[in-house]
Amino acid sequence: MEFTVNDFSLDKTLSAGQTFSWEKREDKWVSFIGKPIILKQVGDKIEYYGGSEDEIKKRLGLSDDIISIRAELDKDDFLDKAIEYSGTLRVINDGLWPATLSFILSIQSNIPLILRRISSLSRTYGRESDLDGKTFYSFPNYTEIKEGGLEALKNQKLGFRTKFVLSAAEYFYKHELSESLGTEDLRDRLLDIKGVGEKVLDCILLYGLHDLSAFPMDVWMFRILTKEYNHILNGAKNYKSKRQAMVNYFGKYAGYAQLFIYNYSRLNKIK
DNA sequence: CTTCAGGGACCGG
DNA sequence: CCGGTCCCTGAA
Repeated sequence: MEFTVNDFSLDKTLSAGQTFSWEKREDKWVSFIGKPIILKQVGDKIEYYGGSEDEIKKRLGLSDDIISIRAELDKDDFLDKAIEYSGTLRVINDGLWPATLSFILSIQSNIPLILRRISSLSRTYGRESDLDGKTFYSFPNYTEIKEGGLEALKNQKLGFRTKFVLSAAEYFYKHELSESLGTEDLRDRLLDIKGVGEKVLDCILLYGLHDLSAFPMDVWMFRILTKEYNHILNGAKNYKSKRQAMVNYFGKYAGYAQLFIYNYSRLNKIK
């Protein structure tokens, strides 16, 4: 099966550091949350195996009105360049649990390390499945992690993140956190999880729930913002006030601005 | 071999 | 608010 896309790069979107639930195998992208999905882009076609067109488009942010979003964000020269460079990316929609685990594991870590951790956790806490003659493990399951306990989890060598991961798994197990909760309620609840602070929360909202107004800021983003948007920050000191300033400036699609800026800056090593 | 930073969070002051 | 500390990994 296949469908057509415009102005979209699957490789760039899935390699941007916004998702850790997709794995590249040869020339295909594989994800296994619930059931395996395999994707391959050929020109303006996305070939897919497993899943439906609708759910794949949702997962990849392909339902977003990207034309309007770009137009709305094109507020200054810097973002104009970022859009020019990164405009074929979409904000991913990984779901609540995958994003929560992924970004807890991202704390003080680089991308290859995060991917390795997910992969390792999948072998212990994921379901095994054979597809097309190859073995896949599903994204780590919070119930398995919770029931496996602390000692087992320590074998994963997650360092100080071990207790964070267990806290998240226990929380999801206990509260059955639903994506149908309002964003405000969810916000407070997620902050109860050890290892989820303001930055990780923003990543969960943006990449897990597709709340396009979320604006995650890491050390890189702070550097860029200080250099390019100091007049917008206008003396804001802590994380929350800086976020407020940037969201006020960029508006309801601030999350897309973050993705474009981050991708553009990082790949061009702009400091 | 040692040193240090990496998409932060937490705790104490 | 600010600064030290946390665990592990890989690069220098």
